[in-house]
Formats: sequence, structure tokens, C-alpha cells
Amino acid sequence: MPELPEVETMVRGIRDAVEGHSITDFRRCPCACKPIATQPEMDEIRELVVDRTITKVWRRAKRVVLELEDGSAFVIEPRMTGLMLLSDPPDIEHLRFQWELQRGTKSHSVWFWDRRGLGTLKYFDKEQLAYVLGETFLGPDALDMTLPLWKQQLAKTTREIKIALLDQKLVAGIGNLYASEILHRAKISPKTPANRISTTRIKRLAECTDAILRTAIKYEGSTLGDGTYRNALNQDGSYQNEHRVYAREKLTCPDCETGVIKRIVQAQRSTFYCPRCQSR
DNA sequence: ATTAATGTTCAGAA
DNA sequence: TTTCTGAACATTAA
Repeated sequence: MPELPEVETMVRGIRDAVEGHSITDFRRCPCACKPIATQPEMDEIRELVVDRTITKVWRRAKRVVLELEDGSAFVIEPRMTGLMLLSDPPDIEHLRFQWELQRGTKSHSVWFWDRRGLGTLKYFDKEQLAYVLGETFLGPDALDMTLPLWKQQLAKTTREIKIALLDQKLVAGIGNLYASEILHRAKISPKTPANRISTTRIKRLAECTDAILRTAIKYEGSTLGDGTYRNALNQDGSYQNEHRVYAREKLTCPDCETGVIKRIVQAQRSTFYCPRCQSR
């Protein structure tokens, strides 16, 4: 589930407890879940990382990067239900990986927890890392977008803007929830072909993307009804209280107070919007 | 029993 | 070449 704001929250939540710490052990948790890495891989990785220091914790799009002193790194993609946690996992059955860390005489652990198990964890050397996080697979980070970049990227496709916003090669970090929220605030119809959006609207899109993502980070992301997403201490985020359209079908639009929020399906995924505010 | 869920990827078709 | 569709991954809850 996590999109850019939730992943950024995870990164900030674990940063102080991870940066500058050395790895004393890295293991797969003894859960009954289907493993997302094979044992030979695990042994190999463990060999390479034990006694190394994690120097940087950062985010690229919707991925968490734990970078070691030699430039190699763990790249964790939480996908739908993955969480990076320092404590209090929602349950112990779905803990997947554990890093045992140490600084001085103090030691503690960081976990990757994932209920559905769609998340991935990989370990790359410095060169591979640059490649897998580079422009071959990912467009510019949503927080690094500028007006000229938006123009350039949107000109590349005729797809409906809502669908284009989910294309990580066009712009990286936006997911299904924030795509609806961003387009609503920018007053752009989700059905508008990306390459036919006026400059005025692109400008609004740029501003609203930035504003919404930054605000959502401030609120530590969105925790929905199923409560899947939580911060590093297993606490709820609060941006869900600020949602204007997402999962609010049939409710009155909080902006125009006249339109009724509609749910449509685009590329097999729900889009929520106000037909009155977002007529084109 | 069925459906949908904040994500990504792949195959095959249009 | 680009775009679209459906299925797949695994799990839970309405």
C-alpha cells in the first residue's frame, strides 16, 4: 500500500536507529509465510553484510534503501502491505526479515513485516544499485518534479492522466490513493489525455502534487480502514482525515459542496473524483 | 461464496 | 511502438 509519503515516513521513522549502526545479524524470520528470498541467497547476503555499517537510509520512489559503507544496499519494496518497523509488529506471523544492529554496546533490531507478502527485498552492490534505481526503470521522483519536467513527461503519452500518474517511469512515487487526491485538488479530470492538459493545469498539477505529498508526509501518511499502513512504531498516520475524494464515493465534494463524488474504474483500479470540480 | 484492497510485472492482443 | 487487458503474486475483511 505505501506510496511515497508512507515510504518516506518509514525511512524517517527508522533512520536514527539504523544509520551509523553495524549489522550483527541478518535473517529471515521463522514464520510460516512463503519466503521471499531463497536460503542460498540469504546465506550469501548474510555473509556480505554482517559486521558492515549501514551509513544511509533513504527513499527512491516507493522503495526503502539501506545503504552500507561500501555503497551496496538493501532495497525494500513494501508494495501493498509491507512495513519497516522498530517495534510492535501488528502480528508475529508476518514478520519477514530481521536486521540485528549494534552501536557501541547497545543493540536492537529492525524488521520488515508484510502481511500479504507481495513486498520484495533485494541486496545489490554499488553498481547494480545505481542501475536498478536509475532511469531505466524509474522516472524522476515526484518530489523532484519541476514545471518543465512535468510538461516534458506528460507530452510523452496520450493515456488518461490518472493512469499516466501511476506510471512509475513517467513520475515515480505516486500511487492510486494520491493520484485521485492530487487530481481533485488540481481540478483536472482523471480522464483527460495527459498530453492534452493545458499549461495552466499542468502548473496546478505540479503545485498540488508537491503540496499534497509534503503535507501527507507531515501527517505520517494515510492509514486506511484496514489499518495496514503504520509508521515505524506501528502507529497510525493521519492524512486519511484530510482525504477529499479517495474512498468517498457518493459523499458531497468538500470543495464545491455541490458535486457528488464518483467512483470510476481506470486500468482496473478505482478512481475517485468530483465531476463538478473536475469537468476537464 | 464473492469481491476488492494504497503495487508491480508479465504475457498476449489490439 | 504504444496501449490495453487479464492474470498472477498472498492475504484479509467486508
